[in-house]
Amino acid sequence: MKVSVKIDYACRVMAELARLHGSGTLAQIDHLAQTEAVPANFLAQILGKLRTHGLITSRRGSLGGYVLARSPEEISLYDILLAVEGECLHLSGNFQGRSGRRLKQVWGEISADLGKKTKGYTLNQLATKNPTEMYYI
Amino acid sequence: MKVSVKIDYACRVMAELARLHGSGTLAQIDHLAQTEAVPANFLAQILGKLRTHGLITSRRGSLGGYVLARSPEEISLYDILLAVEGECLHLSGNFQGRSGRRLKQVWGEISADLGKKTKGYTLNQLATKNPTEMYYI
DNA sequence: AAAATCAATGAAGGTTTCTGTTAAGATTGA
DNA sequence: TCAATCTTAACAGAAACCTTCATTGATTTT
Repeated sequence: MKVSVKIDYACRVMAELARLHGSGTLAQIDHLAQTEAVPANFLAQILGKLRTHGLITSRRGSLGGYVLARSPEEISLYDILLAVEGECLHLSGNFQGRSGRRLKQVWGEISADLGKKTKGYTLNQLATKNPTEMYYI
Repeated sequence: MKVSVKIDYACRVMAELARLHGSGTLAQIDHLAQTEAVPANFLAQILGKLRTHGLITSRRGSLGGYVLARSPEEISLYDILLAVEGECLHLSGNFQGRSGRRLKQVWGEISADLGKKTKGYTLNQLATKNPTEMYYI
C-alpha cells in the first residue's frame, strides 16, 4: 500500500488554500507551487481535478487564481482522495482464485476503515501556521 | 492510496498455504499459481520475499515446495505487507513546502491506524473453506 | 475596441516504477 | 545421471508519474 506523490501534493496545496481562505485573495498556481514545493505544471492538472469535483473554484485572467469552494472545516482528506484518485483505497487485485472473494471482502473492510479515518481530518486541522514563518529576515 | 496486485497475490497464496498447513504436504509453485490464479513466474519472486522474511520455508528438489514457517494464527496481513513491500504504508511524499511537515505527521497517524487494523487479520481468518468447492462435478 | 498580457486548460512526450516473462543456474530425490 | 523443483538475474511491456508545449479565456492598457 502506498500514498502517491500526487495525493500528497493535493493535500499540501489544499492546506495552503485553507490558510488563504477568507482573505479575499485568489491563490495563483505559481504561489501554490512555490509555497508547497510542487512542480507548477503538474499542479495545474491536480487543481483541475479538484475543481471538476467541486472542492475549489477558479478564475481566469490577470487577476485569476484558485479559492476553496467550501470552508476548510467542510473539506476532508477523504474528499481530496476521492477527487484526485476516484476512491479512497484503490484495489488492484482481480479477486480470482480460491481466496479472491475473501480477500476482496477484507480489503473492503480495510478501505471502509480508512474512509472513516480520513474523513476525520479536515483542512482546518491541516492548515496550522507553520512555525518557520516566524523566522522572517 | 492503493493496494498493489503483488500484495493481493501474496495474501491469496498465503491463504492457500494456510489451508494446507498441518497436512504435511509441500505446496509447489504450480499448484499455488493455479489455485489462486497468479502468474507462476511472478509468484516465484513473491515467494522469495516471503521466504527471506521468514514467513515461509522452502525445499528444493523433486519433492520440493513451500510451507508456512509458523502457524496461521501467528501470521498477519501486516506481516505479509512488511515482507513484500518493506512497510505497511509507503509514503511517497517529500514533505517539503509549508504543509509538508504536518502532512507527514498525518500520514504517519493513518499508517499507524492501518498497521493496527492489518495486524488484526491473521491467516486462519483468510483461509476459510471456499463455498464454490462444494460444487464439484 | 483592439492589442497585449496574464493565467487556466488541454494535449503530447519522457522518465521512472510496477508487473510479468525468459532463461540460466542450483539442489534434491530416484 | 536424469528429472523435478526452487533460486536468481536480466529483460520487456504496461502503467504511473512528472514535465513541457500549445491553446483558450479573461483582464487591462492604449
